[in-house]
Amino acid sequence: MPWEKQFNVDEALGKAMEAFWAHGYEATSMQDLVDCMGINRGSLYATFGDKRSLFVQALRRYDAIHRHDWAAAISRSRSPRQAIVGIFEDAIAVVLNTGTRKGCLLVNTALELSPHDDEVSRIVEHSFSEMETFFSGKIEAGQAIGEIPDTVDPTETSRALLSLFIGLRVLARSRPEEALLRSIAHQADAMIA
Amino acid sequence: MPWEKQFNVDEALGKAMEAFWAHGYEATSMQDLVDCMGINRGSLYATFGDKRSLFVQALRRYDAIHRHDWAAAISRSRSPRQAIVGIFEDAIAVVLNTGTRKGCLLVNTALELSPHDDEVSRIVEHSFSEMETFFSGKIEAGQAIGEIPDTVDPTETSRALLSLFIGLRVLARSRPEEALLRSIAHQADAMIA
DNA sequence: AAGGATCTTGAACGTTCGTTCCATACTCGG
DNA sequence: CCGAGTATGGAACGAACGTTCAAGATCCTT
Repeated sequence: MPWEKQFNVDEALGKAMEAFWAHGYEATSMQDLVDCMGINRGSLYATFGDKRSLFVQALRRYDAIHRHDWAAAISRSRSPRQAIVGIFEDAIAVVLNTGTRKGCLLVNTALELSPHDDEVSRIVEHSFSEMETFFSGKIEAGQAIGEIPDTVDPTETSRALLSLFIGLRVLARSRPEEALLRSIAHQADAMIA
Repeated sequence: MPWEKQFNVDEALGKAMEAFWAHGYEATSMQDLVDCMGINRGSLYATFGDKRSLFVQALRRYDAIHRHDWAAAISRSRSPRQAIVGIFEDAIAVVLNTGTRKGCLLVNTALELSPHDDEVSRIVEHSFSEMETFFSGKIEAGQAIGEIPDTVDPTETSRALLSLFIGLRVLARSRPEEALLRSIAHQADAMIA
């Protein structure tokens, strides 16, 4: 009968996710992954398959934690309008508090791999689409309770908020200045006021 | 005395720019560049230096043509407000007409290299900063001739437009759907109406 | 206690990477 | 018309790439 793995699979995948997040797909070598995941080459291939397969698993995990779970958590504790604003504010807070320039793995991947990899493209598209739905759903819910004006078009505005949010993530990685980021969050709020 | 080069340096650099634009820095090999530039390895190194140096030259060239010259051309033929809208519309037109998913080399680079390369980061920051200045300048000019309401804050709005524009470029590369892109341009217009 | 199944380990694979170098082709001033 | 000097073409470099594999270590079942 099998011998249990000596490492935590989820934990190792989390380390891989961080590496891809920080350096991108191409710039992260298998040696980098072996080092940062703390497991052996053989174990890595036996558990996660090849590099691309590992990346896809890391990307799905990122989407689950940093998009799905995050949106769900914010929905639980805030009103519709405050949930929208909160998404922007939280993203900014991470940049300012941690000082990291990792941005968002999904956005990074949208540029690096989406144009050339169909499976990856589908994951990114689905995630972006869900973000859009999150925004439009919140707008409609906010309008239902009178928190957001009826003059706001849920479809058009949710797409603009998605674009604004993606822009924020790009700038957070390339030009992480507080005033700049805050202006963007402020304008997002103005769109639904 | 020297023997003149048998290839056009500007033309070759243009080909390199296209390659980096389409596939990114890491995913473009020197062999790819030798093939697409149509010149020999030796000539390539003698003329442009190493890979990173070639990339920086290609990036500067991209910035000159697709940001500086483009903004200048649009400023010449349109009113301030129409210049802002035109930037968004032109970007969309390129996606829809050519069907390419290259996005914008500066935005692609902001994610792939900016966090890890200071010189590249400075080029990208300068370019983004100039875009911001373009927007705020147009807003003020539009306000001066009564084309844009005085209630619009030039500083805040120009930053939001920059973020919106960057988001558009990301989506153009990962999810090039006409309705989505048009909504973003429409909301950009609404910001200055 | 022994056998078998799985995980671990690290060396090794062939390929591709970015880069260098040299013999050859060529132009132009003397 | 010849020699100085640059561009060209392609072979070759060592390093790093992603991937595979065989041998040893470990635990569970019988």
